Amino acid sequence: MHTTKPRHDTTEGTEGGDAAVGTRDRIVRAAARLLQRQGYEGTGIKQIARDAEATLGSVYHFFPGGKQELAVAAIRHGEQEFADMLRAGLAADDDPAQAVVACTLLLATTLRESDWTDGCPVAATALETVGRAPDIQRACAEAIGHWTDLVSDKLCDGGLAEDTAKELAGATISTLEGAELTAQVLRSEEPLLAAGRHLARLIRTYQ
Amino acid sequence: MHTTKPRHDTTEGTEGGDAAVGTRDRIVRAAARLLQRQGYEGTGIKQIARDAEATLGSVYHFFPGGKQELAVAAIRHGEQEFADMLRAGLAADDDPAQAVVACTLLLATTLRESDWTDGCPVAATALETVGRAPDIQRACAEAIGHWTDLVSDKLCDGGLAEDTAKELAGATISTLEGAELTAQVLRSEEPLLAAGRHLARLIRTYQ
DNA sequence: GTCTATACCCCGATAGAC
DNA sequence: GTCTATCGGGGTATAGAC
Repeated sequence: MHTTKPRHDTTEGTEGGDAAVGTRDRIVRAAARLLQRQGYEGTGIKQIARDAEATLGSVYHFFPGGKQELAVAAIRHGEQEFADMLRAGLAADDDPAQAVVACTLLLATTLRESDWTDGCPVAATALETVGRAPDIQRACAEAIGHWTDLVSDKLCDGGLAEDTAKELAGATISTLEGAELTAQVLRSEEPLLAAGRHLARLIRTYQ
Repeated sequence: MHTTKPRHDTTEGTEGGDAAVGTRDRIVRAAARLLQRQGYEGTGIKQIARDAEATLGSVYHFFPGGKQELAVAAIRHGEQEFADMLRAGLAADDDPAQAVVACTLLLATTLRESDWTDGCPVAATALETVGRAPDIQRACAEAIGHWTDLVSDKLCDGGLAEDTAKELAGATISTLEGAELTAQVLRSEEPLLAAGRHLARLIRTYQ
């Protein structure tokens, strides 16, 4: 049944490389990827354990709160990965408008190369759990807030007033979120590219 | 167990009123609402049957293709409801920029009054089924395309060139989609209101 | 910390009486 | 068309040996 057997990690604690990843990390990473692609309800703990090459016992050892606690950790992990990508895009150009365009290009490439499966790491889970799993919803809200701050800082650096930057950053994250959803459903980069063009145009009206 | 019993409809075929709604319609409506709030994987056929005051046998009688076929019908139903709301908003003002603002206000009010549960009728299901249920994904894509056409027509009526209108309409729908998701997660109207302001500003740069 | 086995429940789907 | 009963499988979660 299993194509890969659970592994006994004797190298725990060495950390740092790619080879020696602790069991807990493997579980969180597998959960994050599955939540991104299948959402919360569509992802089973058994599947997470299988993908992480861990056993069910290990999952409940590290996450005694069960699926919800694991989902919160996975969302936080996805938040970091997405933040890294945003930082990379925003650093690509001094001009905030051009930097946002760079972000949309990064997202579009990642999406196309994953055959349109790797979109926003929190969107699917967030929509499924709105009003039904407060802990998870809070983690999703914090992720969105964090990403917004990254964009807001970039806009401030580009010379925009702080209030303007904050509001514009919120709209930018919303737009990226919606454009990525649309791109996935339509299997096309166009929505993300169009979002980039229009966001740049909008930002320039404030410069 | 059941608080409401299945009903024997002897008035099938009269149609038109609110009182005599056929079994099939009740099933589709219940499915549409549940998919909107809980997504595809989070919604069970048994729950749909219960909410629709129908039996499992009736569900499979009308939808022999099972859950997927029912989901396609439910998505198409949600598409119509959302289109009606868009049409109402777009008709509220001759100026396309102001009309889009009216749409965001309508969405914000609906969202707040439903305690942030009634967002886009296709978003959750779409994200869960990308690359995994082609029929459902196609229905979601068609819904987005239909909504985009409604906005595009309004922009054309407002005097924009057809190419510009189409691209701008796509960006508008993406933005509304993302802003509604964000508003639900943050439990705030602000993302939708900000989206409205910025979309109006963007549209005016083309007028 | 890791692993197996299992309890208990609900899932989608079907069969067949009415 | 409507209804009940049920099948086979998978879901989350737990117990307890190692």
